[in-house]
Amino acid sequence: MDMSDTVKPRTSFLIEDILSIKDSTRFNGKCSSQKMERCSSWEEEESEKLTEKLCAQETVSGEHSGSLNTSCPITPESRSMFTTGKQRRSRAAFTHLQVLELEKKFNHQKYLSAPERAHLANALRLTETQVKIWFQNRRYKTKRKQQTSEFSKDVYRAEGLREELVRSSLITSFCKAYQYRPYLWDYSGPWGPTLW
DNA sequence: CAGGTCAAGTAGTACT
DNA sequence: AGTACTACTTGACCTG
Repeated sequence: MDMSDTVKPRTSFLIEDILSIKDSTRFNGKCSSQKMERCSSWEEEESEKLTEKLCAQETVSGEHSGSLNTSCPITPESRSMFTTGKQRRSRAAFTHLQVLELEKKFNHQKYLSAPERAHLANALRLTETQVKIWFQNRRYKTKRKQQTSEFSKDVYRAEGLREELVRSSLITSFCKAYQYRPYLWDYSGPWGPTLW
């Protein structure tokens, strides 16, 4: 049993999200309502401190000086969201590297044990929950993709069969109707005789 | 702006 | 009781 979710302070999803802003322009610095409920005041403080630190670092280094205003999550709106508790749902975008490593792992194995998950989460600076959810979604996505491809194959087969039936019945009736009027056939088409 | 993508939310189930 | 799972939904964001 993995008790990490309940034992570990749940700051990490915020911190990881904030940490990923350097690579992600999609991050909006917001936190889901359910997750926010679990945030203690200490966690809010810590995440806010960290966010401010990161923003300060970026300002000093000038690394993102051009885009700082847009990429820094500390906006009046987001700041109020850290404090009011009425947050809009977040959609954390993982970095390319994180996704790459997750995909690599997923290709190797579809299910992770708790230690493996913890190790991967640690390596990718994600929470175990994020890794778990990613694998859940990935498995479901794979399954759905497989189902739709099988379905389309079936449809294709059915279509082919139906077309075959339609064509044969059409040809039969057509031949019956036009067996004495061959001039209605057009032999110039690439697939043989067609009716025009 | 509609539609797609995807992380996260929810409900139900199985297992220990 | 608590956890992880699947199946599906939601909501933010991206793209043509």
